[in-house]
Amino acid sequence: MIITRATEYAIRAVLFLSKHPKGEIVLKKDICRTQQVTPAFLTKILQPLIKNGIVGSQRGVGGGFFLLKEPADISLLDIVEAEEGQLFLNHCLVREGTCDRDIFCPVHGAWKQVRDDFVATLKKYSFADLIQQEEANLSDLRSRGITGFSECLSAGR
Amino acid sequence: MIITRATEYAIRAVLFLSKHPKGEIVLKKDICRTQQVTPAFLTKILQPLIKNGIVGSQRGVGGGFFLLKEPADISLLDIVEAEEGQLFLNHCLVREGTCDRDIFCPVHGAWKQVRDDFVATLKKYSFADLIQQEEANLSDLRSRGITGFSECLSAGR
DNA sequence: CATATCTTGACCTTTATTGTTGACAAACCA
DNA sequence: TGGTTTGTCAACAATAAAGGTCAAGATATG
Repeated sequence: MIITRATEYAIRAVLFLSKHPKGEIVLKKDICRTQQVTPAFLTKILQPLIKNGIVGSQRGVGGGFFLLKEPADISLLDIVEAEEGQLFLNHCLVREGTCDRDIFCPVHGAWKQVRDDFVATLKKYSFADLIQQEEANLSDLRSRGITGFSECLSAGR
Repeated sequence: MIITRATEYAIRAVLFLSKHPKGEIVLKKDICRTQQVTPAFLTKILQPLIKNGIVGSQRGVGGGFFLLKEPADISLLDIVEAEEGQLFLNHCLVREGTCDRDIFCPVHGAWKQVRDDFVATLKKYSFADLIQQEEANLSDLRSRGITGFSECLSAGR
């Protein structure tokens, strides 16, 4: 049980977009270079985020992608659910009546609780929090004289 | 992201074993019939539980499977980890140094937290709890006159 | 020794993941 | 207008993981 690469790349992409001023259009190329994703795959990955109103897109010269929400209003859960659909953890919870053991099985209730806790935890992490954490990480690294990852953080043009 | 059928069947099997007196040997056939798993697959699924010292086995006539621990001392986490290995949720956490973004990436820390919370939640559910919950479910169903699932609950010989 | 039962490893099928490709649509610019 | 830049979309392909099956072997009982 693991989150997919697609979800992980999507999180990276949104984190990158979050670090740009609101409404600023970011070129796909720049997302790819800094976040280590191929353009074709990133294209595919961004579509669910666009469908879910998290990311906007603009075609043509000067086109690209941008956030439609404030980083504080986007949670890890939003990205995970956009990419992977609603979380269930166990098959029995996918749809009422999927499992004929439902009426007596004590494990169903447990999974329901586990899932609800998990969802609540994911919802707690906003991209505003993540940006702040990244800044803290970087300031710590700089104070220890560690460098060499700047190409992962900005377009560098 | 979902738990596998193997894990789900393993949980069912342990729940079934938990309802038998300690040390009583249960025939594979009986687990299969009541828990709706094929014998070949159940065989495969039980192996990790045996390797992890949760279930014991006995060959020959009168052989079968039995619990090596008290239901109160077995948690959902024990079964999940026996079947699926340690939980990581994200590739970056599998091994220190797997991901070269580790040093600054703020998402790693978030996943670590999410995983720890998830693990803690799973650990809270023991099979003693689950049995108790099942009894509550059954007593509720009986009081409402609902029957017809007894073949799922015991060997019926 | 015959029978019942678990063990092990190899194998197979289906489904999901992780991409790639190519035709297309829209925006911009000269 | 027409070319260039960019995103969109559906189909395809390779690989990995899930979900099983099977047959030969080991062990216990009577």
